[in-house]
Amino acid sequence: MPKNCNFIEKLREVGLRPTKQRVNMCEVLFNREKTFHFTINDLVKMISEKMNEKISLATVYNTVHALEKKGYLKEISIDSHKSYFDTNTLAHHHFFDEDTHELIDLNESDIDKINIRKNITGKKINSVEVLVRVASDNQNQK
Amino acid sequence: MPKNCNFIEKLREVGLRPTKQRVNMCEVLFNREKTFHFTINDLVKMISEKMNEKISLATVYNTVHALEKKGYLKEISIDSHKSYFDTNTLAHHHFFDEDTHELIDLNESDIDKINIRKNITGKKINSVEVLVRVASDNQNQK
DNA sequence: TCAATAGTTTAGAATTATTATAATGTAGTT
DNA sequence: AACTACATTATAATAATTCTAAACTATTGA
Ligand SMILES: [Mn+2]
Ligand SMILES: [Mn+2]
Ligand SMILES: [Zn+2]
Ligand SMILES: [Zn+2]
Repeated sequence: MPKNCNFIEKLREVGLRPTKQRVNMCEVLFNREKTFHFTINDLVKMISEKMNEKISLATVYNTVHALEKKGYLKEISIDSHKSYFDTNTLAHHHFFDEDTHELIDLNESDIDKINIRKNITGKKINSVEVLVRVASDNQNQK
Repeated sequence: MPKNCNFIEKLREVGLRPTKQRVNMCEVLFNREKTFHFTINDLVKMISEKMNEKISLATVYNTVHALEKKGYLKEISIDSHKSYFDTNTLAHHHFFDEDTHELIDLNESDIDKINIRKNITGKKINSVEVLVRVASDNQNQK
């Protein structure tokens, strides 16, 4: 989804009814310069603030999954205890800051192309993703 | 922990009391030819079968985390909905079979060394791990 | 040897993330 | 406007994990 588009149209195109909640969610998610990473709770807060009224948690879950199914969002597995989503749905790699729990995209130029030499019979590779865990570099530690 | 060792000694060495539950858990985990991947529920079943009596879930969680803290187990993040652990605590990469939800180690020879060219000021890299998602290759799909 | 102590196990309750339910509401169509 | 299909909501249910506090046990050292 390009930025600044009419989300009413966009939602219709993918067969999702453009309800008030969905249009607001799309604006929060896609009407911005850069892609970003979020948790469901982040998103609930952002949408509620934008709408100036509460949105139900269930709606946010439902709509996130609807957008994910349509290919507009991607789930990122980093932490077994919480789901992170990404508005950047292209294949890409991440830094995960273990101090702040923030995700940062790696640029293509930051890493060489990865070549997997093994293949498992009857199985095809769906994705190859790298997770680089970083944490504050306190040189004052034993 | 090498295989076939005396886990009573091993546990003492790392400062964990060698209780019946822990010794049995260690035998299930480490007294085998190859390292393996498991979920907490897998492990509860395996230990209960070995001991021929039930072991409390809380004990398994506690002990897994104790062993993890001592560096004998590693948690693997693949799926935000369940924790996987690995008795192979060395840095290594994985295949994840999306059909069976099985984890398989990649050998060193299966992939080139990964070089991260970006660095984040004040942060050091803790790990660089690759996850290769695979699924059955049905060429008979539209 | 055995009591004191510190650490461990346990059942069950609590917490958290997520999903299901079912009643109510709304968008799209005629 | 009326009909219908789909969406939203509050709330309940579920599942993974952690907490609690009482009972238990390994270790120590008198
Ligand atoms: Mn999910
Ligand atoms: Mn964990
Ligand atoms: Zn990303
Ligand atoms: Zn592994």
